[in-house]
Amino acid sequence: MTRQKIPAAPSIRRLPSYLHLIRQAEAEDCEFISGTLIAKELHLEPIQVRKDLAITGIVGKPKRGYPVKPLIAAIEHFLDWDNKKNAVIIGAGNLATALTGYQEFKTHGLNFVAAFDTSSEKMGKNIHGVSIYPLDELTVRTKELGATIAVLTVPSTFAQECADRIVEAGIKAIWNFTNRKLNLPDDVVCQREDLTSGYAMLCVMMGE
Amino acid sequence: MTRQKIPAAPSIRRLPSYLHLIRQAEAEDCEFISGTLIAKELHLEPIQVRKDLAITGIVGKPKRGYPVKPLIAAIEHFLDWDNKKNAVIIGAGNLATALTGYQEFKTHGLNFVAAFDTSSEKMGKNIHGVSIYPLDELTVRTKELGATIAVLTVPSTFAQECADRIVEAGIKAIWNFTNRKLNLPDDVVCQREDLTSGYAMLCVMMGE
DNA sequence: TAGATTGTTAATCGATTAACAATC
DNA sequence: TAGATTGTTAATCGATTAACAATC
Repeated sequence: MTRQKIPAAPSIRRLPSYLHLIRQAEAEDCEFISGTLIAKELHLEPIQVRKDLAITGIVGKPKRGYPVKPLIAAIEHFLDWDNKKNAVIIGAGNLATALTGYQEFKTHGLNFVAAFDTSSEKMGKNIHGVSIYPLDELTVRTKELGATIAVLTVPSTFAQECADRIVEAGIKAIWNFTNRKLNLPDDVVCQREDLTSGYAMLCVMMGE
Repeated sequence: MTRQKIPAAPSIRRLPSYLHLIRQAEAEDCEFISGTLIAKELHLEPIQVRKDLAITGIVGKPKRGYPVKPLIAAIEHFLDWDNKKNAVIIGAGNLATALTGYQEFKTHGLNFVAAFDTSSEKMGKNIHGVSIYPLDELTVRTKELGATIAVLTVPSTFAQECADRIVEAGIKAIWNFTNRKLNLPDDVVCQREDLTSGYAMLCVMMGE
């Protein structure tokens, strides 16, 4: 059984921000970058940055900081972003169009190979070059294209139904943009991006 | 100074899921709903649900559970979802279209009153009925329409620049969908939805 | 060398979970 | 009444922060 509780989850969530900053340093031909600097830029504590970077296995140099190129490699390897992953996207609406259009995902190994929808008008069309197919073809196309990730962007009411089809197609990782908790087998991992959670946070912060 | 660290943040993030489930119970004319049931549905511990609901001030009845209608009211009031809030959306692209199309936000008090973009082709058009204006009109329109929230959906490279304009327009709450940390005055609150963080989590989970 | 920065070890803080009396 | 469920108080767990020796 794949455990859904990931150790050091908050650290993992911060790594992409570090990576972005470190890539900027690389573009400016810096050979080293210090945790102190990263912390200042992102308004974090230096000790937190050092602890977070430590999970990638990188070792820094006192007084200099971390070597930029090896640090980038270490973060990308830790996140498995140096490996290409094929993804299908279920629901070819505006959110799907936004996601397939993010070039950043591609540079981090995420490759959209097909989109699926039930609306007959969309068939034969594409979103940012990703062809749209009928949902019924999900299993066949998944095998054919070697997809290992499913991105779920359908209306919430169809979330579970689509999740079942995704599981049926043999996909073991779901990126769930609906606000529904999915019932899934233990060997399928799921990352939920719940926008209503974020909105709730914003509302509470506004009242402080 | 508004503190950005919110106590009980994880609890707040879970409340919307509870609310959704409790609304379903209401639709089925249940008078009470137990924390035990909510926990089972969402794969959480009952004690966690009880603790979370306690922050809303609701009091349950032993053996029965929580009274559904007062519980809904308590959660909505705690999240300030019983108050209408006007929002502008900066960047009228696919993500903006997706967000303005979510009916759920409207039922939670979020009312999009205007969209802003710099592309001249988009002027005079609308997304889900929300008119698109030139970014230069942000300050004027914000005052005119009484907007208190800005939703930022522009490409990352323009994030800080747009944030500065949002601050200039007098808006004190930003829902930031770019992957950039924004530099903001202390009295402006910001909720960041970092999709690359979520993707990082999914990647690490896949490797377990 | 002097001093900034690292990595380690310990302390603190906050969130989750456990135990259990109260109660409808 | 008996038993399921609540709310409180305490224990555990994990993440953040602090202190500081090591070092380039």
